[in-house]
Order: sequence, then C-alpha cells, then structure tokens
Amino acid sequence: MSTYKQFCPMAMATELLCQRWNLIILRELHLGSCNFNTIRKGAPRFSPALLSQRLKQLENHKIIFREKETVGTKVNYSLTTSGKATFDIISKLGDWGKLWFDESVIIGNSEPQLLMWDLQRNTISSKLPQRNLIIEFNFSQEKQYPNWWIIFKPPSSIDLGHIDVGQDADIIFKTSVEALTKLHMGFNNFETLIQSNDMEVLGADDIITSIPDWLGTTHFSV
Amino acid sequence: MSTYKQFCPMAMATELLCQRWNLIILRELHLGSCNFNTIRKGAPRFSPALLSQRLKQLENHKIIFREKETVGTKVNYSLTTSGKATFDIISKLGDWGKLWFDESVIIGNSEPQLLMWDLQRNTISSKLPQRNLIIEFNFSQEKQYPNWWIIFKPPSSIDLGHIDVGQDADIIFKTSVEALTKLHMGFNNFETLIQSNDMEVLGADDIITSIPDWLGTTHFSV
DNA sequence: CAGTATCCGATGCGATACTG
DNA sequence: CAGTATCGCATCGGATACTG
Repeated sequence: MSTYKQFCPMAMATELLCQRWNLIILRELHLGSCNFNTIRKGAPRFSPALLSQRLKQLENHKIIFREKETVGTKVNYSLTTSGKATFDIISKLGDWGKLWFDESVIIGNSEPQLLMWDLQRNTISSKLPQRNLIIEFNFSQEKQYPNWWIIFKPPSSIDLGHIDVGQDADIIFKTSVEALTKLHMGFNNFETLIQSNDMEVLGADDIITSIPDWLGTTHFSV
Repeated sequence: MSTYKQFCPMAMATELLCQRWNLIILRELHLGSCNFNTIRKGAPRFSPALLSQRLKQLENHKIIFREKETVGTKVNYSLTTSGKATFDIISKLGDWGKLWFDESVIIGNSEPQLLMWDLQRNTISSKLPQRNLIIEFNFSQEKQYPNWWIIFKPPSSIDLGHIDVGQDADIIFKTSVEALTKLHMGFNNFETLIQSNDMEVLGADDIITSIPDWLGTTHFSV
C-alpha cells in the first residue's frame, strides 16, 4: 500500500478507500451483499486471494465488520458507521460517471454475467405476479451464454442461472445485452426498445404489463 | 490502466479519477494551481514523468484543459466543466478523512515542506498589515530545514523559502510542525497552543493580534 | 460457503539526471 | 518553467487450483 505521505485528509482517504477494488467491495456491501462469494458475484474478476486481503484491510481500518455466524461456517460482512459514511463518496462518483461518460462507453462495458446479476438483485419481487415464475432472456448474439433464467418463487426467492432447467418460461425477452443494459440503466424505456425492435417480449399478459414495475433499474447510480 | 470491465458508472469513474495521483492533481487544480511545477509543489513525491503522463490522460478525457500561453513557454492547466464537477467527490473524500482518521494519524503525516507550502498558499494577504513583512517559523526539532520564511510584499506577493535572507523577521513563530499543523487544520486554536506552550510568537503587535485573520486554515477539508 | 496457496508476468512507480 | 529520458526494483494483480 503505497502512500502519498501527505497530511491532507483527502489524500489519506484516497489511499485507503480508492485502492484498487476497495470501492467495489464497498459498493457491493452498500447494495446488500454480505458474504464472500456474493461480493464476488458483483465483481467476477476479483480474485479470491486479493478479495480476502482487501477485506482484511478494510476490517483492520474498521470500515467493515466481519462476523462469524454462530452456526455453521458462514461469515457475514457489514458496514460499520464509517463504512456507511462512504456512501456519499460512492454516490458522487456514480453521479459523475453517469453524467460524464458517454452512454455508448458505459453500454460498451456491459456483459451478460454482470448485467444479469444486477437485474436479478434489482428485481422487485413484490411487484411480480405471486406465483412460481420463470423469466427467460435470449441474447441471440451472445456465444458463451445466450440464455439466462431468473427463477422466482413467492414471496421473495429469486435465483439466476444460465443453464436450461427444462421448463417453459412464463416470459421471454428476446433482446441484446446492449438494449437490456440501456433499459436497466434508465437510458431507454421499455416502450422505446420495443418500438425500435431492440427488444421483443413474449409471455403472459399480467407479467408483461407489469414489467416496468418489477424489472428494477439501478436507482443507485453506481 | 487496468479496468474493472464493469458497466457500473461508479466503477468506471473510479478507474479514471481514483487512479494513483489523479485526485491529487485535481485537488491542486481546485486549490488554484495551474501549472506543472506548481502542482509538484503540492505533491513533492510526484515524479515529473508520471505527472506528465497523468496530465495527458486527464486532458485526453477532457477533465482538464491544457493551454500554452501566447507568449513564452508557460503552460496553463485548468479544469473543464467535468473537472470542476469532481469537486463534490474530492470534498466528500476530504470530509470522510477528516472525520474518520484519528487526529494523531493525520498530524503524524505532516512534514515541514508541505505544511509550509499549504500555509503560504492559504495566507490571506488582505488581512496582513500592508507593508513588507517577513514571517519566520522556527521548528527547533527539525533537522533538515528548521527555519522557514514567508515573505509578503503588498498587496499580494507571497513567497516561501527555507534559506535565510539575512533580514530580521517581523514575526517569529517558535513551534513544532505538529502544533502548527493542528492550528492549520483547525484541530486547535491559537490561544490553546500558546497556553500549552506548544507555540511561542514574537514580533510586532499588529501582526500578532491579527494572526487568526491572516493565518489561513484549510477550510477546504481535503 | 469461505477462503488459501502458488505462480509468474506486467507495469506501476520512484528517483534522478537532463534538455529546450 | 515544462517537461523527457532512463532504469531497474518491487509489488500488484490475475488466473487457477485446491482445502476445511
């Protein structure tokens, strides 16, 4: 951890918080992740060795709190008061990024895995029709994993997968990663994408009409 | 420049803005520096090669603007609109640092060179007695440069040096780097430091009594 | 689930000297 | 003042495999 050797509190905060990956960890905790592999879901390129090291560092600085659950081997990470206070910083960074990067550059960074993970965790289960649902996404242009499924079981179980479970979907989105990302990020709305043929949706009426309600967008502009 | 490969605007902003030294450059520009070697004064450990590279990067991203003055070889750096918008981020980082780092840790990072540079640029010339002034600082515990001078020439010329100009000072601060830093950062006030014998001041009355007016503290909590 | 263990390559970075 | 030019070390970091 190289240091600026400056007494400026901003410089000191930067050394710690802005070290590579640290803000990503904090973002994940702010978004509700609380254990090791969940954090990795939101940061797939984050190697476990390095994540482990960074978590220790943040714990040592009392920015996060590590807690073993009394039963089993599970570990729970949470934000301390100073950790929660990083929200303002992260939020301002997100605002700046959303304002000053070209939409095309942001969209260009999208990929199915992260998009689907983010869609899944932003799905508003209370707004879905309250029955078992299979929500399918077809990205015909994708080679590795063109098909994804979000599995909903009331009241709030939501799972994500890219392996066919062999059941018919209740709703199918036929679209591109780019178009779905635009919807998710709030750059385009649902109607626009349908009308421009960037998205096609098939399925039961009640779930289709409620799409804008349950398909969560990132309010949190990180 | 390694990337997170995430479409999250916060992650993208972080890659660029939070890369080592970039926020320091932006801080300096926010504080009024506008050329190469002035920036280095506020970041003495920043190698010129690396500074040059970073300036180019920030210029390429249109966060700063580089301009050759029409006469001579001087170059002027300024913040663009998006650059100015980084103020919120830097400010939040500074707030966080000032709130969550122990005062002792912040003070422990202080050193004469940066402290004096920051004092000099925060000196409020309009509040000084309007005559030529030599303001001397003695840090008896410092080995390399125990004595510093701020030279004021009305109305607004303020220079800093650590080489004796051979003239008597109008005011002399006998103190430690730590104590002066505490005053500068607003952790302690002038009266307290005098009473605890952490600071002694000799000189003309008018300049002494107006110390709290002209000895600038860092309002800007970076 | 929650991490460790390795391993090696890239390059970031600091220090210093030098130029126009 | 405004940068270039070197240069080699250190370490950061990514990928992958493996364990309790």
